[in-house]
Parts: sequence; structure tokens; C-alpha cells
Amino acid sequence: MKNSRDISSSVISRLPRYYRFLCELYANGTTRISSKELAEIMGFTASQIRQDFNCFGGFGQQGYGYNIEQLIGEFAGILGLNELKTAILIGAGNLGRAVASQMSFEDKGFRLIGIFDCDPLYKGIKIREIPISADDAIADFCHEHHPDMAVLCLPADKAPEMVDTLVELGVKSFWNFSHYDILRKYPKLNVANVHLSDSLMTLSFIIKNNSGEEV
Amino acid sequence: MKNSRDISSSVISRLPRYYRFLCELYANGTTRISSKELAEIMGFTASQIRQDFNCFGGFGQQGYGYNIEQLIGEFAGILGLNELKTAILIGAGNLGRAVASQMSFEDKGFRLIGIFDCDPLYKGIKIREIPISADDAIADFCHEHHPDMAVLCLPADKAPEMVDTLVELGVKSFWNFSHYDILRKYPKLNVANVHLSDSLMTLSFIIKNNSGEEV
DNA sequence: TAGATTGTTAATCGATTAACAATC
DNA sequence: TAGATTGTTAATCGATTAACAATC
Repeated sequence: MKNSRDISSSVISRLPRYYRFLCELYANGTTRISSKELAEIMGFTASQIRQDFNCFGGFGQQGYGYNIEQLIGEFAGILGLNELKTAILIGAGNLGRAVASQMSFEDKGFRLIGIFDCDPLYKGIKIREIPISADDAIADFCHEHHPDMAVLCLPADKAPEMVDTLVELGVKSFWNFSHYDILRKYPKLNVANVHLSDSLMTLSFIIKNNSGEEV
Repeated sequence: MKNSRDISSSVISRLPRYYRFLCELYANGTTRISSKELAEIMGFTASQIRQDFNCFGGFGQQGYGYNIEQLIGEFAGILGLNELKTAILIGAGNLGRAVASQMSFEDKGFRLIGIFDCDPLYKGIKIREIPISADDAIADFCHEHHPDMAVLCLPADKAPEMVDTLVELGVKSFWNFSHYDILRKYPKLNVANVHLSDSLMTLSFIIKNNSGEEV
């Protein structure tokens, strides 16, 4: 078992995937699984799965495999899903409203407690019981509720100023849908970026380089 | 210069990022750049940038660096951004409508030509001039327009059947926002997955393992 | 006990970084 | 020409895979 700081980013990137597949197996009634079986399902090697799991502890039993219910509990703990962090969402455009209304924050370690938009058009509209407020209410809200995380669903040009403001107000973590590179200015913040256009361009590349192949 | 099939996934994952930064530099009026300067801006090493670029050809000039306008052209070609593929979007819920209305498909190598939803509630509503149609119109539409790609914005439980239908209708590429694992059943299709909840769980992990650190 | 499967060490493979001759 | 910077080869580093003793 390693110190959590020593977990490589390759391993980290696989953790949510493990959690997702294990939950799915459990929902289907499977109670135990070997690294070999899980490898087949997930498209990994059994070796890799055992290596990955053993970064966090010896969850298995020789000759038996892994207990899925236990594994799910371990991974939830590793990912911090049980310690709900409070989150606010900035930018209630199409994307912001989609995220606010469809993402089940509670299952992923967060609780959404506020939604803000610079456009007063949205003011007062509720999403999941949470009223949308104007941007000028952010400071007071943060002073009162000290949100841990902010979901950034605003255009890249408005992001820098907003991040400055939020950092000033004590927000240390960002789920960033904008194209503003937060870590360049604030390398110590906790950031997960979602670059939808990068993903779409990657698909364009894959298509370009696979055409002519059989399906 | 390598055969495009030999490009490693590590390099591929960096291509959209290069394109994005180069466009930004160009928009700011920069016309040339050395691998060293670009490395500082992007947080890579100069070595890696030169290695990456040389997978595709020698775009630079000794003693001078790289011409940004030329590089952007090369990358657009590499990514296939100029050969517009036709796309349809399935699922006009919050997320689907957000993607349909906000993503600039044309800049990323695609042209959105149809939107479909199983719920007739949306029928006739237009997003960017494209009317939302009911699911039962998909077959006729595909027979007529032969879309290259489908954006899947529907729940995981409805995805398998929809993918079967679309594959049958000749769609070979998917931008997949659902949690259905398309490649397990169809390993030869072109797929880019967007797992928003994986990203959010990763952020939860990062926060859990960074708390106590200075910002 | 015998069979199965883990946890862990060793071997391999691939990606990143460093170095430097080529050359603009 | 001298300085700068590439393209490319070699060295290093890290991640993945294989192997196997430990043990349930």
C-alpha cells in the first residue's frame, strides 16, 4: 500500500472506471470476482488490476478473488465519495443548466448548494430546488456558506476574472468546463478540466485515420 | 514522420491541446514560436513537443522555430478538421440541447444535420435551424442523408438498442455521452467517450488527497 | 489436501527526457 | 560567420505485463 500522494496519474485515471464497473456488477447481483474475470470485462490485464488495487491495500483473498460489495466500499472511500463537498455552479446557460439538473452530485462526493449567472434573465428560476442568483450575490453567498468547489460553465473570456474572485473568496477546487487554464496561474488548486471540444476533435482524428477499415 | 496508425495514444491525446494553444497564440498576434517557448506556455518539455511534431513531419526550421500559421494548418489537416463529417444528435434533453446549441461543430470537423428525441414533447422545436424530430424518423433520415457520426446524449439503458439501430443504418462513429460501453460490442467503431461523472469523481479524489496543502 | 487466485517481485515495454550533430 | 533551434538518436524513467511464491 502506497502513500496516496504516490499514486500515479495513470492509476488515478482508472479509479472512477473501476468504481463504475464494480457498481454495475453489483447491481446485476454479482458478489465476487477475480482479477482475471474483471480484466476480461474491463479490457485490462489481470496483472494491472491487481497492481492498481494494491496501491490502496490488499482487498482480495487468495484462491477466492475480491468481494464486490467490499471493493465498492473501499473505492468510495478512496475517491472520497462519502465526504460531501459543497459546490456552487457558475453560468446557467444551456450547459450549466444541463449539468445542474442532470448530474447526480451526491453520488460523486458533492452537494450543489448554489447556482449563479451574470444574466439576470435567469434570476429566481429554480433547478432542483436551487434558485439561480445573479453574479453579484456570489460574494455574500461564499461568506456565508464557504463552498468547497465551483463548477465553471462560463465562457473562457469571463473565466479568469471569476476564478480570481472565487479564489479570493476561499474556493480551492474547480470543475472547469471553460477553456481557461486555471492551473497555470494557480498551480496548487484542485482542478478537473472537461474539454468537450478536445474530445470532439479527437473523434475527428480517429475517424480520419480509421477510414477504410472494416467494422 | 510516422504512419498515422503508429501514433501512440499519448501523442493523440495531446493533439487537440496543441491546436488550441496554437490558435490562441495566433489570435494574439504571435507568428513564430520555438519549442522552448511553447513548452513553457503549455507545461510540456521542449523535447516532447519536437518529438510529437515530428511524428507528422518536420514543420520547423533550425535556428528559427515554427511558423504558427503553418502549424495550425498542419494540425487542422492532421485532425481532419477541414473534411466536415455529418452528424446527428440523439437525445434532446438538457445535455443534448446544450451540446446542440453551444458546440461549434464546424470548427471541429463536423456538421450537425439532425436532432432526435424519443419524447414527442420536443418535436418541431428548432435548435440552430435544425428541427428536433421523433426517434421513429431516424431510419428514414439515415437512409436519405447517411450521417457519418452520432452524438449520443441519452440514458445508458436506452443506448444499446439505439447503437444497434444506428450501426445497422450505417453510422460508424459515435461521440458518446452515455455510459454504455460501445467498443465492447463493436470494437471497430470510431468512438470518443465523455464521462462527466468520471471527471467529477476524479476531482473528488484530488480534493481528498490534497487537503491540508497550501494554495 | 488440491486448486485457485492473490500480492509482489522481476522483466519488458513504451514514453519521456537529454544530448547533440545538422543546418537555417 | 555565429547563434539559435531543429530533427533525431541515445539514455532514462515509469508503467505495464509476466512470473511465482504465499496462502486461502
